[in-house]
Amino acid sequence: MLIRFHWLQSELSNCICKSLLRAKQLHALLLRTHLLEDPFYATKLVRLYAANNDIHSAYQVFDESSTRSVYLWNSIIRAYAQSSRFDSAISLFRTMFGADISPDNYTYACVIGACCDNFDFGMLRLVHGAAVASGFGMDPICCSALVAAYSKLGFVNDAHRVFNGIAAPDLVLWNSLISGYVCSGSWEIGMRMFNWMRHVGGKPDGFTLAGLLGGITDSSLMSIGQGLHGLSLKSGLDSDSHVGSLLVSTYSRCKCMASAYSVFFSIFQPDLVTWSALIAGYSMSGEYEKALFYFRKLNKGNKKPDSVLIASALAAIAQAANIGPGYEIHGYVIRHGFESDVKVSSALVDMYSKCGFLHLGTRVFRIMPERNIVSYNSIISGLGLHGCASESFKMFDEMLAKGLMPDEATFCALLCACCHAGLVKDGREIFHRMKDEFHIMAMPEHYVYMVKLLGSAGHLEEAYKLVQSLSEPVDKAILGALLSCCNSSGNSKMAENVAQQLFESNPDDNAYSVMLSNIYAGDGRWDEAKNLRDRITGGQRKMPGLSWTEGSFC
DNA sequence: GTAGGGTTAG
Repeated sequence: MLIRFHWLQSELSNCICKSLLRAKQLHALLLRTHLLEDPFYATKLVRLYAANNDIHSAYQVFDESSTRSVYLWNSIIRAYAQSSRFDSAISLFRTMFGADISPDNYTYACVIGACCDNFDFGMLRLVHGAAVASGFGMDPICCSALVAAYSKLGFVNDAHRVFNGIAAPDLVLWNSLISGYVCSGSWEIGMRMFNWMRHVGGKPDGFTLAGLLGGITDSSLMSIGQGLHGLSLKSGLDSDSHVGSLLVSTYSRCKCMASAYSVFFSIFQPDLVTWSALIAGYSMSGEYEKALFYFRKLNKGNKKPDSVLIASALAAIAQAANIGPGYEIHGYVIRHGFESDVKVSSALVDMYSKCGFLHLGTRVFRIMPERNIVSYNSIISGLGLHGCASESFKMFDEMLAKGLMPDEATFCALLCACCHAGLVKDGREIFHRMKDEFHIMAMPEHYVYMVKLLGSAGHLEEAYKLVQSLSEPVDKAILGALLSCCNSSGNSKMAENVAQQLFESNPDDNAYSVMLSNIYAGDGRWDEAKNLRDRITGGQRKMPGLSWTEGSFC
């Protein structure tokens, strides 16, 4: 009999990989043997049903149990919370107060998490109060949930206050606080907390590193990312597959593809997300051939790409403007039933139009079963790229009529359409509507389109004024666009001003110093040209990109 | 004699 118990226990514990059918078989067996009267088995079964998304059966097991342990209560509350049935989770929690059993620290942790997932700050405060009243105000399990919940809802100061109440915080509490600061945008404070933790003798684990790596959003922070990578090697955390995967995506995000690849290569069996990070990284860095190479390589193995991966592979193809592999993937999409996926279909629309096959993109768009803002943005931008501005305006109106809210990308697409068709008046109007009617802040991309539109239609002064109205430092893409407009309309005085501005706002980028020095030389102002050159080269006469030597052009 | 809290990428 004892052997059978062991077998049952392990069967019930490996619930993630078991099917619903297996759950029902075990349920029947437990009923026959009267083992369900033991709350231990009832708890296991509730968890098994919950893992297989059968919340109804889970509740039935709970409901029919005569003796309910705190484990059983917690399991059913967690089952409701994790399937986003927050009201049911909370009302069960309330019922618990009337029952003959009291919530424990795990109950509170679970309900706190539910309040957070439901963005219910008011309820979070109430539950926090109840937890303190029940004596869990300094319990590490309850408090780590509080720290995470407060910071996720944007109240990182409250999170820190909870943390401060604990005399000897454990690693989980530190991790919650660090990632709390990082995900609310205070990356430096997160780093400070991390250093403090190490100072008081805390040893980071995979979660600590994951929290910090999430804050490395662009290549300017890459050296810190590399430091964290070094730390993971030193602490032996690189064998944690999550850490490896996060390093791949961090390096990919910063376009450090050689490093991304070397980490990827060291992972034993990379999962889909890791593959996808690598492929998207190559695609974003302009290495489209490699992106496709790894997409094909993934296909040859036993892993099957999902919708997100297909969409990012299609984005790589769109950038490469190479229709061949695009057809290949479209075939794959049809064979595997991904057509109904709105992400995939929108990526197909975008891919076809960027490869020059607008009619194919339009066809995909027309037969899409579901359309969202991304699909409309794809078709609006596709039409715009092919010079069909009026059709793209029509699509915009259709989108509004459907009640969809435009976003930044919609206006990029519309302004791009105006640029391609040279529609200055429409462009101005769209730019104003974006800000006034839809309350969307103009991003550098929008200004770039406006500058190109105005500059190429002979309204250089207006473009210049628009850029000068921006607060410093002005994004270099905007200034770059303005500079090329100045150059093509032969306005050398204005070009010099803009180059000067580019140089001043990017003092560390030698490309701008070289450019300005060339401009001075072209104007015959050799002293100024030389001064600037010597400042960057430290007296050396040669510098890549420099188009002059002492007193003459090369 | 048994079990649960924090994190996670494209």
